[in-house]
Amino acid sequence: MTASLLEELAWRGLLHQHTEPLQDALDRGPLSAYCGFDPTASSLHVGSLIPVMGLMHLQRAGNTPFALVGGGTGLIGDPSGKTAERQLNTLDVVEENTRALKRQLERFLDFTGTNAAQMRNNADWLRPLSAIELMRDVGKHFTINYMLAKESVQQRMESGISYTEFSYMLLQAYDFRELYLRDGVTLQVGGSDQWGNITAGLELIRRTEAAEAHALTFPLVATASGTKFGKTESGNVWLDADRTSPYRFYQFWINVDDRDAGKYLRFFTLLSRGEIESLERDILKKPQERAAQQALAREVTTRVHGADAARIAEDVSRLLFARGDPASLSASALDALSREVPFAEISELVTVVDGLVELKLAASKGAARRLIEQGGASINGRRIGAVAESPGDPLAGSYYLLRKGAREYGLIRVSR
RNA sequence: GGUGGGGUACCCAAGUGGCCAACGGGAGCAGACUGUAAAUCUGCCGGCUUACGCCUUCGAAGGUUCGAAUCCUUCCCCCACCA
Repeated sequence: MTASLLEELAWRGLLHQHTEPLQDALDRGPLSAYCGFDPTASSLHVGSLIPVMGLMHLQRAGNTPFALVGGGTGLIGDPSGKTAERQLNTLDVVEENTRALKRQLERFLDFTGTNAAQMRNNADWLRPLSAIELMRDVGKHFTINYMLAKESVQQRMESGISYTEFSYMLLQAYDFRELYLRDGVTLQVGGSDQWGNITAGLELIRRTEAAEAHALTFPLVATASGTKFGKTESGNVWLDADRTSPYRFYQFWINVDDRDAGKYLRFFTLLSRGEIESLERDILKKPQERAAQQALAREVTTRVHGADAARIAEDVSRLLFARGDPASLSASALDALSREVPFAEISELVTVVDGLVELKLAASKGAARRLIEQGGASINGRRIGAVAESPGDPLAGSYYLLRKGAREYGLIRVSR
């Protein structure tokens, strides 16, 4: 099974680059591999799912996955893929984010069995590390020439890079060696922008331990339309249910471009090659059914939020987009809806504009007014033709279902 | 430390005393068309206001002026070259 790992990653399109001897190493038997996640936010986002899936594939192939949260490196800031220097986070923020990321990562891996997944936090060894130690023990093995040649540094030569971020690669190299020494980790995986940092680790392990370690990177996720993957009108798509509700999360995947659906099924689900190719044929033959998007949304939402949440998200989506008469929605269905779409409870709904703003479907009263003037707002299934039009009668005695454009819903409950 | 260049709305980028809430492009939102696609066309795109209009904005703070994004002073930050 181990021998097929690279093949599996390859047909899924998850293989961007890897060191040559990696195949031989995998042929010799299972190994331990790690991927780092820096706590720059309190939640992972959909883009982080790529390395997460990578770790899952590694584990399924019999290897031992290590998820490393960067409680230490998160205090420094990785310049990779960044065009500008970043603001340092405070210690408190980094620690809080570290805890949150750890909780999320734990959901994806199997912590039982002979190749049980492991969690590590590099704060454990980086924070006690002294500057003198770092310079003598690590810095001596890297020439400035080598460091300057790194893509991440090159990209910043024009705009500037602080010594702090410049040094980041040394810490990541130190991490790799530390995990090699502590846990026998010999492979580091990450996004393609991590190649430079990973190979710095290989270099350090080779020089100080005379050992061979390996690198593997995943591609950057692109969208067919050229926009940034993982962004919607309402911002980033997070894995944290408090930041992006399971319903919105499901909707993000349901709305994936036809041209991207097959690619994403390969990236983000564990469906077999046969199943995915069959879904791809469906897109060509009967695109309007969007079977691929549905499978994608169901699979990913289930993995991230659990089967129950995914089911509810699916049901709610069907309810809203079947375009039936909202008046037929039962009080209990509306109650369920209130937990999935933007929801507000107010004493009285005087104008539609207020409702749109209250639900944050519009950024301001002016925006809400423009939306209505352009015919982009409806309430309880009825399009609002004029700003002054009254909200009308509530559903089930107290609910108003507002819709912005074709697919943004919000629910208001009036309590009088 | 010196010299030169620069900081404009989400991003890029015009504007160098009134015609500027600020050209243009991108992104974003909406409408038409559709499949809760894509592409295309159209409209919108600082806040408040039905509207007239009012308020806040052009790195920060002061000043000149009837009037400043545009002129002056001080300060902060970035870039290039020199030291």
